[in-house]
Amino acid sequence: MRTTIKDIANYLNVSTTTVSRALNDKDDISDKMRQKVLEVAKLLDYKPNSIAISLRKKTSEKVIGVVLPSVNHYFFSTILRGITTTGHGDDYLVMIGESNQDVKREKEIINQFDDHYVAGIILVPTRNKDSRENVEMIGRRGTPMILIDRTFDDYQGSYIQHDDFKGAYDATNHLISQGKRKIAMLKGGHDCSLSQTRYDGYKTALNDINLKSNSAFVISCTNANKEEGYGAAQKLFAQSIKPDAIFCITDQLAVGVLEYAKDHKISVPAELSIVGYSNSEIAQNVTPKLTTVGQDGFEMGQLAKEYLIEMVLRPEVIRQKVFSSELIKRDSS
Amino acid sequence: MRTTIKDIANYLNVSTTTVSRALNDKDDISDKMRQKVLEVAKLLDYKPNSIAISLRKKTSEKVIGVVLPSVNHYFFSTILRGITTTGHGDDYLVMIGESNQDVKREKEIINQFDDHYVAGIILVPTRNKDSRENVEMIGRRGTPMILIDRTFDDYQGSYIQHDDFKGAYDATNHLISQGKRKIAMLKGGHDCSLSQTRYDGYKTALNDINLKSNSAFVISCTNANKEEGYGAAQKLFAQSIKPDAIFCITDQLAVGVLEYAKDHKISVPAELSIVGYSNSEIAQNVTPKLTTVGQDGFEMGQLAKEYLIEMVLRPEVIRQKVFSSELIKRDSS
DNA sequence: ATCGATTCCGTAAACGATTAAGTGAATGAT
DNA sequence: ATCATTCACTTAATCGTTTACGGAATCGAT
Repeated sequence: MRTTIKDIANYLNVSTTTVSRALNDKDDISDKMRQKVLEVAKLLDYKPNSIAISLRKKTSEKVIGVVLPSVNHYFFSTILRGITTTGHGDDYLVMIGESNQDVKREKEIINQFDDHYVAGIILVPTRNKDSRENVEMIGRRGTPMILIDRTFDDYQGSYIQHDDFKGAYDATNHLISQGKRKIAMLKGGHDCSLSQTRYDGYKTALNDINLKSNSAFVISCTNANKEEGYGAAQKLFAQSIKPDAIFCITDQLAVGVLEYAKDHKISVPAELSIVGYSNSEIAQNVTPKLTTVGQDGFEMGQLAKEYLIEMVLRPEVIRQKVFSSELIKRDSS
Repeated sequence: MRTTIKDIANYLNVSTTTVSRALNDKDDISDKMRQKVLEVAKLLDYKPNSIAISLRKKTSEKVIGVVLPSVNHYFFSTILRGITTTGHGDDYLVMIGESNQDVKREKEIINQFDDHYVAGIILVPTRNKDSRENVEMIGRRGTPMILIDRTFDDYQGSYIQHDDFKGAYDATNHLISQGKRKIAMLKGGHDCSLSQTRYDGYKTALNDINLKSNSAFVISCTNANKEEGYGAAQKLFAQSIKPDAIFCITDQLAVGVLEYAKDHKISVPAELSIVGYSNSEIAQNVTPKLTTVGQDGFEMGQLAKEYLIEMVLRPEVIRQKVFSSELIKRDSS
């Protein structure tokens, strides 16, 4: 049996109230008694019962919930690592749920978190706009929450984001500076705001040198994986005007394009430059190494946790941060 | 305010006991009353309070704890995905902790899980043998637990493993069948039993054709990452007798070797064959694509959860399973 | 000496559920 | 008609804490 405050109280012949007060460093208790309690607590190896505390306080002070589209995805799992890494030995516990880009599943997870009184939630919303409703649901309940990676128009809450516009702009501009002019883009699904922002960055970079974006050069890839990248490259190269560069919204897409290029003896980057997004593990391991836009998931995760803890302690605070993008030039461009 | 059983009880003018019995499908209650309670529960949108139940029952029936060396690692995060993926809409919640291969951190996490009354623990122990003490600590507490990936000598509890001996044996044998005879191995640290097992497989394959393993051809790489792979290759090729094949205990090591080969114009697989381990995402994206030993993390994770749930329901069961290995032949050998 | 304020501690209720024990009414057996 | 059994429900304790409230003792001021 684990020691409870009752055991300590009995040992000292005092009430549990006194013990509780001593352990929680409250007033209304003498220093002498406080000392005695602390000694006995150590002696009996007392550990507070988190569940009982949660029930009484109606919040699991030291538990945060994290919901990710996938734990298997390099960028997301890096965020998770940022969150779970204990900075200075803090003792937060993290619950994890995978939405799989499914809004309904996302809602289920959030409700489960709620059941368990999580102190706060770190959420990477699905690509679907309806995730907004889930976000608002959390808001109504008053649970502190911080969004990572995606947000919504006019979103007033806390978030941590990456500068997608600048990332895409820099990437496109980089291709332009390499002398490329027929620059295609592989974007995401239509309801993905993040993809839209990157698309805007791409268009703006083209406009800045008076190049109109050619709609035949822009392909939507809903899953944004390697296979779609391969397929999109196929489509692009089936047209009469062929691109001399492709900016891809994910590294996976870029790897798919790269594979297509290899299969069809298109030399990279001479004939075709390729730029990906996220600086995944693969980006530096494919040949040629992929030029990509870096997103520091670890740092984003760490900061999200920091912010969230602030928000738990002081519910009125709102934190917003946009990480600047960083173009990592490698061999594919 | 959320509805509690008290609200339902008041609504119907009955005691909370009756409500509890109805909701939990117990005896000692009339069908008519059971129906009424269920209706009102639905009407008032009742959701049980998991925390209160945990406190009373002294176990968080629907929460499992997972501790991984790293959530960022492809194989481990695939296991995690297997665990979090809800098969038939089960409502288990998972708490996650990262040991970072640190036995002390592992212990902290386990203790935190314990604080929260987790119903069971899925553990991928650190490489360090001392993890055994943590495992035994959980055992003494009686918390159901299942080990994945690594176990210990004479371990009597539940585990899910991969057939490391066969994996290494097959990989080595494959290299032999390609005509290679100077086969080096990059293994892990000395206290890593998993590495030892793979080493045994390697040695046995060599012995079977009367080749003695050459100690100069076996290099220990404690972190087993890309950089160490590169360094180990450097060492091997600095020797007078150079290997014509290298079997690596991780894909990361293999990628490092591959990079060395590229930098030094050693043709793969003609001059040097390379085999990795784990079938990570990189394995199929490097050029040439990496031959590797497949480990189905997803399936292992799923099964671990299934087993664990069985164990939670019936504490006397012990489940042990060794997944057979699968050599995935690609272009690096 | 008397009164109010302060200090230090205890009593008991509460958080939301489960469950052992008890009770009154209906039922059945003889 | 009488007694035992079963049925259907309630009372109250419990899990391990926190906390509003109350009260005795001490202190200082007048």
